[in-house]
Amino acid sequence: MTSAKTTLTQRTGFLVHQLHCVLLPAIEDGLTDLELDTRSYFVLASIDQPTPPSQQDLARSLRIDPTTMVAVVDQLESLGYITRMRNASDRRRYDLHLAPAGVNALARAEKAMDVVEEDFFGPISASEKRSLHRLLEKLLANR
Amino acid sequence: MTSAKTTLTQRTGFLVHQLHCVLLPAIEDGLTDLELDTRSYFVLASIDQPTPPSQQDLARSLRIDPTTMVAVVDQLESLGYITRMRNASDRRRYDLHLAPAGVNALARAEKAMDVVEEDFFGPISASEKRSLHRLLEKLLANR
DNA sequence: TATTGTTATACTCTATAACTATA
DNA sequence: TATAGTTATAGAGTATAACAATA
Repeated sequence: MTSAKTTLTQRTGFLVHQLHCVLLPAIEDGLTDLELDTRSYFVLASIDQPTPPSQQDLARSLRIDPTTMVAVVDQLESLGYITRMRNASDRRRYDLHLAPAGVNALARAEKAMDVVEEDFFGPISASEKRSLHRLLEKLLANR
Repeated sequence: MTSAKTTLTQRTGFLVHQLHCVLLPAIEDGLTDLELDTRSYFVLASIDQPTPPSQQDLARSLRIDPTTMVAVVDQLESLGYITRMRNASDRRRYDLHLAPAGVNALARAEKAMDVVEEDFFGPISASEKRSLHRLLEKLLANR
C-alpha cells in the first residue's frame, strides 16, 4: 500500500491563499464608491486611536512598505480625510489625525464593510465566524 | 451611550489579509532551494491528477491569469519538471504531465511544505487546524 | 549614528489586446 | 463563432537607494 498523497486542497495554507484571492476583490468592490481601496481603508480605519499614530507606526502594524505609505497618506490627505500634524516632541514624525470628512468617510466605509463581511462570511454561521476569528488571532499573535 | 466602534482587528476579513501577508513569505522561504515560488508550486502540485489538466483548467482552479500561466508552465517545463503534450481529441489544448524530475521535485516541495505548515500553524492545535481548514473549505465552496 | 519621512528610479508583476491554431 | 495557447506591451505596483530634517 502506497502512502497517501497530499493534495493541494489539503493544505490549509493553500486555502488561506485562495480565500485571500476571493476576499480582496470583494473588499475593493465594497469600497469603490468611497474612492478608497483596501489599503487606504485599512489606513483610514487605523488612524482613529487614543494616541495618533505616525506613518511608520501604521507601516509596521499594517505591513505596508514605509515608502508606499507616503503615497497612501498623500491620497487620504488630498481627499481631505486625514491631516498630517508634526509631532511636537519629535519633529521628524507626523501625527496622523482624522479630519471631519474622514470621520464621515470612515463611517460610510464601515457600513460598506459590514455588508461585505456579512456577504463574504455568509456561508458560515455567526459562531463559526467567531471561531475563525479567534483562530486567526491566535495565528497572528507575535507576528 | 455611544455605539461601540468597529476596530480593524475585529474585522475577520482584515485578519485573513494579515495572515496572508505573513503566510506568503513563509511559503516562498520554504521553496527557494527548489527554484520554485508559491505559484509554480501550486501548479506543480495540481498537475498530478487522474486526468492531466490543461493550462486553462489550472488557470481557473488556481485563480491565475491564463497569460501568466503560460510563463509559469514555461518555467516548470524548462526546469524539466513537467511536459506539454497535445491533447489528441482537442489539439488546441496541452495536457500537462509530471516529468520524472517533477515527481522528485514535487516530493521535495511537499516535504518543505510540511515543515512550513507545521511551523506556520504551530500556534494552534491539530484539532484547531482541522476546524480552520473546514471553515476555509466552507467559505471557498462555490467560489 | 539612527530614525522619520520623502523622492526618484528601477524592477517586477499583471492584464489587455491581438494573433494562430483548432473546434 | 468560440476556445486554447501565445506574444507583446502598457500600466500598475513595489522596493531600493539616496537624501533632508531631526533625534
